[in-house]
Amino acid sequence: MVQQALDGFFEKYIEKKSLFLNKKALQSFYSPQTILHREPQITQIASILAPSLKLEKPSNIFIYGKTGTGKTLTIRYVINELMRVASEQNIPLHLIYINCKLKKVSDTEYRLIAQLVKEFGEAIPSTGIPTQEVYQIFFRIIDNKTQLVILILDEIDCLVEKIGDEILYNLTRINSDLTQARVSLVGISNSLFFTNYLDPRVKSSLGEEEISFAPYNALQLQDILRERAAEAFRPGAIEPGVIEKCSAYAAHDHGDARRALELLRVAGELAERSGSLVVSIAHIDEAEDKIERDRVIDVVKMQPKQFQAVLYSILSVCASKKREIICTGEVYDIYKTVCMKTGLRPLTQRRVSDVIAEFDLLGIINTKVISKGRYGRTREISLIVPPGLSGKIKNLLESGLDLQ
DNA sequence: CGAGATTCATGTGAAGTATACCTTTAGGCTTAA
DNA sequence: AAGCCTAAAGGTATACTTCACATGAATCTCGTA
Repeated sequence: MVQQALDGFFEKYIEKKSLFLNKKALQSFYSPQTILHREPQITQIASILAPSLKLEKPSNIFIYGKTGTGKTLTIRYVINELMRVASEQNIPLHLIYINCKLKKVSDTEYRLIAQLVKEFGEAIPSTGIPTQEVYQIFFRIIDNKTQLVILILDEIDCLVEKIGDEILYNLTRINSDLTQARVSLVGISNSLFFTNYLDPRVKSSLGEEEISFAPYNALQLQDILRERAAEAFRPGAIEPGVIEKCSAYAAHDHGDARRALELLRVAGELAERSGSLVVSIAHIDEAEDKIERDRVIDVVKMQPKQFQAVLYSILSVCASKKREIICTGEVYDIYKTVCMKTGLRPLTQRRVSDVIAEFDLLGIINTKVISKGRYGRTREISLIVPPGLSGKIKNLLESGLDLQ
């Protein structure tokens, strides 16, 4: 029976023409030949960074704009060009790009500096040496020859939210301790109000030049999608209206091009898997669901056990109370029983409070600290994920935690 | 009736602890002269 | 005596705990109209 079920499946699979020509063109780290609608920013950044080719220290730059407005793409493009020229002319220019959001890579001061050192090819142990020492090592490596270092810190707002702006202060002042080398900072932030939380000294030195990226509007998104789609898909693989719908979705959601591209890619994958010859509008809707689902599930899966247990407790309380908003005390009570069941050592309420705050940062839940007068003070927790998905996450956590 | 005191349930900061990991150092063993 | 390996010692970052105090509006208390 099995043979029959599979009869010719793989043959057909090979014969069937793929909808994609080059799927890479839709992936987030793909650098297209041309960057549409970002000419002003490109020239602006280029002109600020250009002095580096004469070994003059360029101004620090602060770049801000919502997600998917092409910040990373643009800076990467300028950097690549800069590096190309620099290496042709033998100019000692060193560029480092670090994404501060990546957990376990750069979510503390120590780890960030260690990561910087690693970029220069020297290993730093995960523990054992003082943070100050790591700074020293970093200085030494940079300062051992005349060179210019451009340090790009992506998602810098995450960093500051977690560990404060002291590290930025140190980095902006690094030049006064260097004799040969020079360091320029490029900070990239998603949040427009990010600088308000900064120490004024950091703010002024980081923001010597500020560049903002406005969200793409629907028409610009369409241009971008068309260009990428032409590269990624076989001609005629996309039904008319699909691009428009994709861009409309994304434009609605603060002009996020990354999201629009992802939407198109996932829609394409779904279409292909279902055996359809074209990508239709229905696939877009399907993709919309899938993306959100995958994002949340990925994040949840990556969490440590204790975090999962807390999240599970939150979901349980939400499900049983039939209420949108719940508070910390309820969660902690359930959490303790969850720990009993799974044999996990329960954390203190103090710690759980921090864990919940971290989930807030991750965008899995919304929290708000409120005072309920006579009835104390608590953190109101509400879920962001749609109810259907929360059930699914709950099941996932159940199996992950060996519940029942 | 209204101003101020009280109260609750938890937020939050600081300091201390446990753990895992790193480097250095001391001691013991082997090896070569 | 020199070289090498191993174990102990001493140091660090991080995750977590403990302790103590802060919060802030609903509710209570009590003086006053």
